[in-house]
Amino acid sequence: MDRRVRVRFAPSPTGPLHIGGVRTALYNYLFAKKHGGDFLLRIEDTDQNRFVPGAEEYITEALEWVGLKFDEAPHIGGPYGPYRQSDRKEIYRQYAEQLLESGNAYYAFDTSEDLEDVRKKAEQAKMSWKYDPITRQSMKNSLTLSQDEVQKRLDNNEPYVVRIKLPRKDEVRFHDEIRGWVVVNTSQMDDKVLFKSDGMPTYHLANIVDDYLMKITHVIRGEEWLPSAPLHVLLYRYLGWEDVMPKFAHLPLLLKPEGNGKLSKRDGDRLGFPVFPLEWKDPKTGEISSGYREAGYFKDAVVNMLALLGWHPSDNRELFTMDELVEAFTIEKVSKSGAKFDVEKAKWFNHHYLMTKPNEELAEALQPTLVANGVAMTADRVAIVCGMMKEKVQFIPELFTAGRYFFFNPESYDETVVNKKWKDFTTAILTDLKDALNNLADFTAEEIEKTFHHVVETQHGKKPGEMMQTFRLSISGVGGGPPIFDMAAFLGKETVVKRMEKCFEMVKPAVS
RNA sequence: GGCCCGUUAGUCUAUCGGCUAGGACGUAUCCCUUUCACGGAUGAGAGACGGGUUCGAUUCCCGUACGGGCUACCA
Repeated sequence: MDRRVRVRFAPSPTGPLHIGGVRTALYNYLFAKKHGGDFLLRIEDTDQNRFVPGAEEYITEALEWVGLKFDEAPHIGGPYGPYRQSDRKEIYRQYAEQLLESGNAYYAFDTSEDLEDVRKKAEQAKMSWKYDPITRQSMKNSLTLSQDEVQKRLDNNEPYVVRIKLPRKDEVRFHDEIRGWVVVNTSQMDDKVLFKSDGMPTYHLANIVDDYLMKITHVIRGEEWLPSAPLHVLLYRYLGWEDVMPKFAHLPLLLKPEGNGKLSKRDGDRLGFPVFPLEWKDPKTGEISSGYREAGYFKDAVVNMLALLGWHPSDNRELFTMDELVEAFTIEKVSKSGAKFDVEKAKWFNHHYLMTKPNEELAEALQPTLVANGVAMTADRVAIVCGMMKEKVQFIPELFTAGRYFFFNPESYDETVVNKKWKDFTTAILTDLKDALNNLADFTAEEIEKTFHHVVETQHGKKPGEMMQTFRLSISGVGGGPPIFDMAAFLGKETVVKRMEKCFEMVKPAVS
């Protein structure tokens, strides 16, 4: 029986999605599209305590930004909705009851204080404690209490949870598409809560019910879910859905570049690079965490970089558009081990994509930076600047910071260049050059170059190399940049002459 | 602690028993460029360790070490 491929990305709206979550979503998307299937978003907000306002909007905006389009989602709708678990509250109870009736689950009346107590006692005895086939015999639940007692408590609306009733010793095995067969014995597991006293299901129940109802065929999620996968397999079995149980693929985690541990939301900006796709302002603290988008990353660079962090095609290709990724992606080629995030590689990708962008597009993207810095320049002129600068920078805003001299007169002059190149004869020659340039009818790169050679070589008998950098310095204030004659032509005669005069005032020749 | 997963250069990775271990980022040197970059060339740099299996192990098995995850009425 071949089913249409359907995958879901199921985040919990407890804050901004971090970049590892974006990768999980990306792999789901690639897999779905590769197989002509559906990609859905399901918001898992069963924990009302952890709800963060704005988080869901952030998630959809972030995924839209990187170019992942959902076929079904809370904000889009679809035939299997609603897609927000809090809106599906009524659905879950009947499945908890089904499990209760079939004897695969039971009521438990232990309060959180009760549980805390037994855990503390166990801890003092240096033992670990879990709610399992042995310990449940001494707890307050429908397995130990009389039927009347249970009914009485239920009738009195006493708070209760529903827990799965695990077999004492049973091997649960399932095939992971990335890791192969995984075997866990139920003796290592515990009777997880499926239905909470607040009337909401836990992740485990909601997840299985929704995946079943939404006809999910492949569960592609982070490795942190691997330990609870056996529980999920058991739930499919107890609910009688084993024949349509999705295939599992547990993705390796994204690790911090330094130190230990997986990349987490709390890493914020400490690491020196964004961990979030979009800038996020914490609604409680007002704290702002930077995002890839705001930091000047291109979405295609982010996608390309993310795709290669834990996945690799069999050939050595590294540059992929989204469509090419869809074409090339296979779950089998996802690696098993965690990947440390590498900022340098991320920058390289960005640089690569920046260089390949059309100048006009760069100019448009640079506009906000220019406005923020009080620069008013026509779009076509900005595009020319971008063309001259793009191979030298990695991020859009750097087109401005590294090419500041295109927009403002220099206020200082690179001292190392001055000390090294500014000789006693320099001012005199550059003054002659300035005057000659001032007399130019056509202020084009070619004419400027011709004039330069005439003044420097013919009139003063110097080598071009002796004057080139000081000429550049007198116009831009720095020692590097685009071809100087093009730059001068772009700036125009008036600006060039003024800037040179200003330079002569400011720069004192090094004592030789 | 217990359970699960993993382990090729600083980082991401290729290799489905034959390897002089390939590529990319980064790094070093050189070329191009009268600058900076881009581009090109070259170099340094890896199979955690110990046992097996095999004619032959990076590749298969076991153990150890190390790393990671999970161990909530959170997802």
